[in-house]
Amino acid sequence: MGIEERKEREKERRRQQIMVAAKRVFSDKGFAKTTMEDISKESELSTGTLYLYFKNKEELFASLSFRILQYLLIRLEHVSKEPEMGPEEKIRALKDALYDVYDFDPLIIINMFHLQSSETLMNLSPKILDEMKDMSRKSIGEMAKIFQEGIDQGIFIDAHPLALADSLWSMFSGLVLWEESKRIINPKKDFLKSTLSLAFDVFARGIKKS
Amino acid sequence: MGIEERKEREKERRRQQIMVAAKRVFSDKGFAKTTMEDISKESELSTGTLYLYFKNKEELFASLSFRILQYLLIRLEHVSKEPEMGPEEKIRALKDALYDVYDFDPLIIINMFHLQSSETLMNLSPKILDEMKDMSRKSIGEMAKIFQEGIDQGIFIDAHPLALADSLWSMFSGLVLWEESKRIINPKKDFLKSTLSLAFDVFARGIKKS
Amino acid sequence: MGIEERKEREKERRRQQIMVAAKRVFSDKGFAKTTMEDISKESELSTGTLYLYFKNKEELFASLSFRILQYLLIRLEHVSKEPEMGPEEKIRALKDALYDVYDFDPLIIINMFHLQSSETLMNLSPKILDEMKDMSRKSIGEMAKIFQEGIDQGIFIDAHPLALADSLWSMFSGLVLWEESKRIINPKKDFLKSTLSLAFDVFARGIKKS
Amino acid sequence: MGIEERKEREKERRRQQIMVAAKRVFSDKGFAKTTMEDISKESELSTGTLYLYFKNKEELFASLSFRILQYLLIRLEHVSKEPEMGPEEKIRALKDALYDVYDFDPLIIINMFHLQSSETLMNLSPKILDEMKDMSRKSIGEMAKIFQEGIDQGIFIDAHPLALADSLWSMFSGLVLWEESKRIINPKKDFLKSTLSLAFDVFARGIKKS
DNA sequence: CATGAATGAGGCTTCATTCAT
DNA sequence: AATGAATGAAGCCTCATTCAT
Repeated sequence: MGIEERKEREKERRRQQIMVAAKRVFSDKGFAKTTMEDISKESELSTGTLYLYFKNKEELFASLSFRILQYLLIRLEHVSKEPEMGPEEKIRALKDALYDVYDFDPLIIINMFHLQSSETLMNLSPKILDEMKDMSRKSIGEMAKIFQEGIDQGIFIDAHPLALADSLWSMFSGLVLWEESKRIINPKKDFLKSTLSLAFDVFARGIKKS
Repeated sequence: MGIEERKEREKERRRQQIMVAAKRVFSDKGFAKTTMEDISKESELSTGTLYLYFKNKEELFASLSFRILQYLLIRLEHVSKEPEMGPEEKIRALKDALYDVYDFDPLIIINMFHLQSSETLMNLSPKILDEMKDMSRKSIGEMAKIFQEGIDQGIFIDAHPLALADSLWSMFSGLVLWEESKRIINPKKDFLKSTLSLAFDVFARGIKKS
Repeated sequence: MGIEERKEREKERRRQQIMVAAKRVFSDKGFAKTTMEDISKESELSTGTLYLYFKNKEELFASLSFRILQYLLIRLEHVSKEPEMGPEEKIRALKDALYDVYDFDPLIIINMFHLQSSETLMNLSPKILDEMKDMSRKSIGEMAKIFQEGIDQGIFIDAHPLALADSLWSMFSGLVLWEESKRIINPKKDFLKSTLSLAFDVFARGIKKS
Repeated sequence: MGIEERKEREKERRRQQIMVAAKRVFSDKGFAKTTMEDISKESELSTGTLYLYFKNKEELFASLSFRILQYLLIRLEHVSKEPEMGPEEKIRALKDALYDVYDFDPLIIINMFHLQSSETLMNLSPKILDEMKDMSRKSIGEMAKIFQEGIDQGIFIDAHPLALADSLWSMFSGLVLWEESKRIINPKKDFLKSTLSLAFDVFARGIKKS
């Protein structure tokens, strides 16, 4: 029957409802300062209900990161597989893709960066953790493909493609964090887009074989 | 009198004693998981005493970051002012300086990056906050000087030197965080030094006027 | 009409279905650690349905104890009324009856003993409580009858039969609890049957007029 | 200095203060229904302070049981070692000793019996658990010694002394539980002492070689 | 009747900070 | 100055019970 499906959909909708609320609160206060009650109030659900959909605070947070990682991977795959573009164009497209990912959910991505390395803090179920690691690995892999392509074509310098991908990714995440931290001091100015553009240009020039 | 001075020195020594202990514990457990009691035990002082030298947990942590920032600034100034080196050499020297800073206290610097933007978490006194911001600004400024020098000499591309400095700094901090997070998954491999080297090379190539 | 009856029977069947499931879970986890959801899953019914048949968790538990008490009373009556046996034989038969009751549902009887006196925990409806008390009283009464018989026949020492019944019952329940608690430490050894046998023999000797 | 000692004594006094309060509340409401806040209010200390002296609710409860077990063991040793008494007299003395233990803290002993077998419920540190098990074992051992003595002297029937000790102990604990549960129904009447007396007499007669 | 999602009160525990000694 | 016991607010999470469908 459609009844099963409807229930399924409603359940999914609830999950989303919670995630939307959680995103707002996490973005506003960060992971540590956000309480489950904050989220319950924002979502207009009881705290108990939150635990019906997410095992604990950390998995709720992780689910938000997960969504971003999914989106990131999709965008990267899209760029990587684009048959019309050459490696140089793809690097440029990469910049836009990464910026879009950031733009899709600016504050959660920042929180995510904060937590991504402090896994000691996180008490995620191994399954979720593995999935997230897998997704990260894949994302880096997609970027590496582009570098590999350029190297194979003799356009890019002969460096380890994964190391190049790590560098580019680090530059991106580092900039997001850094510009965000500057914006706290001076909220009016947002240089992320322009600095990102410059950094990517420099990077693109830097890997080109002279 | 000498008595005053001695007291002053003793007080400073105590501060250092606490900071050394705090560094060990923060490095081991991270900011959030570290308790004041952990630090009191490590320092062999009572929790009450901790509060005689530091207003609260956050200022104690900040003081550690502060020390790193001081060291960073000194190293950067050193490179920047080196009369014998050309801009290109200075960029290379920058890499070593930054790596040394990281090496001086690897884990605290990581913790610092985690917290640097999430000032929602931090409840620092404005004075300390200002000092830290000032120091960061100066550090970026020193790096920018190098870029300016290269631009003036027509060796580097004509980009905003502060934006270049931000990019380089972001790349550095991003890599530290990223490689650290990878090491959690696979603790045996430490690619920071080599990836950092590659990234700086790429950056150096990228800003050179062709 | 027959329809009414069928409904009645079906209702009773559902009750039994729940009780069977509840027994399994309570036996496994004890009263406090068992959740209504555990029971709902075991019974393949929803939690809501559980509340259609039992006012609350405590009455569901009580209903299980009730069933045991019923069985106990039946067995005791059977022994007590046995026309062929003399009082001494009946005491021996008592041992088997009590052990059978225990064997019928070892873990629930243990849980029951745990809760029987801590009525602070139990929030039973007075009606159920009264019924249970009545059944206990009757059980003790049946045992007392045997003692009375022996006293009347001049075979047993002249003691208050109810006090003797209390003593015997206490010895039985005490042993069940105690041997169970020992089995937690050393699960391989089960001395209940043999120790029970010894204890009953001692008791039987002890009440015999020399 | 005496200063250290005084502090030590004060600390011990605090512990006692908490235990006294806890005993009152546990006795009144039982383990499950007692909250740490109840105890904090009764002791006029904050909940936090409770955790300074006891790792958790369960260890606080265990410490009460522990005290009883200590007292029990001392009393049993005393009886067992009494050089003037013969085995039969010692059995009689045992009754008084056990009753005194019960009288020392009637309600906690009842709670203790409730929990002693449901160790699934208890989350004690292995150390404490071991100590308690050890103490129980020793207590049973002391009783067994008396039986052994009687057997060696040819006064008692030739049964396993440990099994006899288990039986006697079970009879005692069973009676305490059972009489307590009867008192809930009819609080005015307290038959424990007299029934205990009868039961011990029966037991004493029962183990005597005819 | 049956469902099971939603509720929300309430429990245990932690820990930064204070303050009497 | 140093201590460290005491505080108590606050957080996370569980679970018996209800109620709209």
